Amino acid sequence: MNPLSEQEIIRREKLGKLREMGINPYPAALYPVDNTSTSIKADFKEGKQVNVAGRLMSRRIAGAASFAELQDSDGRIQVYFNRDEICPGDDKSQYNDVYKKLLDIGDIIGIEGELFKTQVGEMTIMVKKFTLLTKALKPLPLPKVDAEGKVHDGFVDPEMRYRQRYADLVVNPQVKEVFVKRTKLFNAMRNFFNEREYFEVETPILQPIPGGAAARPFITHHNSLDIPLYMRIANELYLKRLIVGGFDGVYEFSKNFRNEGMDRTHNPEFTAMEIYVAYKDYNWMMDFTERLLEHCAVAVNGETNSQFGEQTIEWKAPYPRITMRQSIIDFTGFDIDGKSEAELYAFAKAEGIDVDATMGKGKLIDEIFGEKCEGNYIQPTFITDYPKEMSPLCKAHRDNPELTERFELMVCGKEIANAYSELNDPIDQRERLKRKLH
RNA sequence: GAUCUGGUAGCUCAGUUGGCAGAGCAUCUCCCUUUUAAGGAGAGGGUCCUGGGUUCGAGCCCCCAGCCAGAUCACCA
Repeated sequence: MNPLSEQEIIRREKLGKLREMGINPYPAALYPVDNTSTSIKADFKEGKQVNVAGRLMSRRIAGAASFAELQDSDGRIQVYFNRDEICPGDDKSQYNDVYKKLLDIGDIIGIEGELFKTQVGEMTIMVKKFTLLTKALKPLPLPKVDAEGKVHDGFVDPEMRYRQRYADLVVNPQVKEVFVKRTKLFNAMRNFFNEREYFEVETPILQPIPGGAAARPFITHHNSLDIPLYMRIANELYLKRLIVGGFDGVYEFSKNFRNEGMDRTHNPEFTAMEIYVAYKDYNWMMDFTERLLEHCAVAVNGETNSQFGEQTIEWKAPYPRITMRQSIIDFTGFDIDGKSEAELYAFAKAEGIDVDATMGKGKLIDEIFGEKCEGNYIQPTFITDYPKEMSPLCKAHRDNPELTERFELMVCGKEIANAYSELNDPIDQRERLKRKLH
């Protein structure tokens, strides 16, 4: 264990002094919270009695009076500690010793008090009584926001922020918003599916053969069976089996595990949502997808658009549908229709795309699209009708056997969804997978 | 996995030609009864990522080794 810093030693000494005074720094009893920072501001009444709890985030002590900020799960509220209010009798130790000397920024306290507005009009709680609920033993990073809204001493080191997510959440309020929106998004998707009577399921995470995608798996071991098991890379095959078994629509939020390189947009464990519906095709799925996303945008943001970096994305359905062939014509002038592998290779080379002789037609087209087209689609756009070689689990196109009934949805130059008219001809399926192995 | 960039106080960062390790905030002591990046006076706090090399002397130098992170690329989604 690392030696304690000066500040950690001081906080432990304070812990001892609190106990000597008969104050339990980690009391077991519930604290009767009846308001939050937000509820107080929404329904402010001078003189109203409130009980709140939260983390002490800043203090401005001026002798016998002091302002502090309390942060709860909703936000922050200013609190006012006044010696004579807290200690009406002769014993001033609750203010002079406990509050001023033994509390620290980061401690969690409960406050019983009365609402008032300060001379500059800020909504504030006049503290009548406070209770230490949890003593913090480590100093908290302490960003401060000035009058112009500029953050000073921000907690910005990415390593520290990711490894100590709890500290990041305490100190950088916008991080909490990401968590909240993610859950709202998941709830919105569930509601949309459940209203249509699609059925949420859970399928195996430990699989004897990892399938449904092309990625290296994590491997683990089952002791009593003495067999290797793999963490799933996709849930696709199990969902299809449920359709085979007689469910008309099934979906799952699947945590998948892929043993590949990682960066800010690729986590070794990530969540995908997959839904399978019987008797439909990929045209139906495009209609369904754009309605789903519009529904989710409204549920999460209250409007059909959302902000991603500099871009404003409009989620209102419908979205343009462009075939892969047309997309490549649009951005390069080159028509891939009927071209041989050699012609595709020559074109890619001439465009400066990094291709090699091992790539088949499908891979070459994928490279051309990825390099020249994909990044241009900022607003939601369906790209349809992928070459057969790229899509071994997808039905051949009803009008052109060289293509498949597949689409991907592009947003902000990235793929966010992928769907097929699922291949259900078992003999064709076997032939295609066999060909892919060679 | 490759390349580039970085790692100095609890947090954010500066650090000159290689010559006693710095600032703001935080912490500690004192003053201050409506403040708000509160203010005033004083004090303490360091494995300069780790290990090696060069040098009288290294935070600084090394086509040096390692650890960690970020960005870009590869793989993947």
